[in-house]
Amino acid sequence: MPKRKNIFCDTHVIDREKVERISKIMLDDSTTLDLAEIFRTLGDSTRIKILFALSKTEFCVCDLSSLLNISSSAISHQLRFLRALRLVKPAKKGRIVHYSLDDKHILKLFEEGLKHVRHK
Amino acid sequence: MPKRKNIFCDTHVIDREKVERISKIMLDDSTTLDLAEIFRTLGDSTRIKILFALSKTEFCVCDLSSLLNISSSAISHQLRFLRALRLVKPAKKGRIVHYSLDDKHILKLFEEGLKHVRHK
DNA sequence: GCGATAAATGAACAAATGTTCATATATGGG
DNA sequence: CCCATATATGAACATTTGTTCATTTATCGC
Repeated sequence: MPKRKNIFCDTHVIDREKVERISKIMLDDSTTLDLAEIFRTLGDSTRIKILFALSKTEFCVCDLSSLLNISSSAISHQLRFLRALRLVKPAKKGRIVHYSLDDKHILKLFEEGLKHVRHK
Repeated sequence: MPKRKNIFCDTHVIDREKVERISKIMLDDSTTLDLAEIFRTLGDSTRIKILFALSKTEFCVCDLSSLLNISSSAISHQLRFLRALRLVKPAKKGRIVHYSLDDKHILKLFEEGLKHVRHK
């Protein structure tokens, strides 16, 4: 018997009118990617904990490492990540770098997420 | 010269009082994991587009496949994922399965995310 | 029942992601 | 100046994640 790929649905449409209507109001790729990026950033336990801690008060790498029980190297890498997205900002004081939230707006997302988690 | 690991910060604390204070109000692991899971779910372009489309009207796999230009198999896998998290629900009508949002609350998160993306 | 097709799924594969380890850089104290 | 140490970083590695492909299941029309 001949092997056949499941290509029907990829070329067929059930409700063409609907597909075309929604197609016109779909999120554009750029917005979608930006959205995915910000959500993906919050989709990691370590980063969530870092952001939560920084929402309370500023922290240096060392103390975050101690607070979260994660190597300072790992913390540093994640902070680099968060810095690139301008979610946190560093303030150097001697050898110690104090990190704080750069974008308070992220907390709104956080709160909504918490509501969601607690509500289900 | 002897190789030495960077273990200082992992055992040392700069501001012990602060670490202990925040430690008491830290998110617990379970909540953190739940949060990470929901954000990670939204951290994928395909799933974002599926959820956005379903926020407008219900869709079958076939039409989603056509709308997003993604194989029906990929759509099906993602829907399975979203179903497991109770974000979407299926309604079978003959051979066709119509999916719709199961958790409207997720839209709040969505909106906050959009605000964030557009505001920066 | 049989053939067509919408949807689901397991397995293989590919790509992205996060951690660890070793090392480098920078700064303050002696 | 050294030396200790707070932070940063590159590379290797392991894990997770998402897609594709082949196949299966379920349902409709004949």
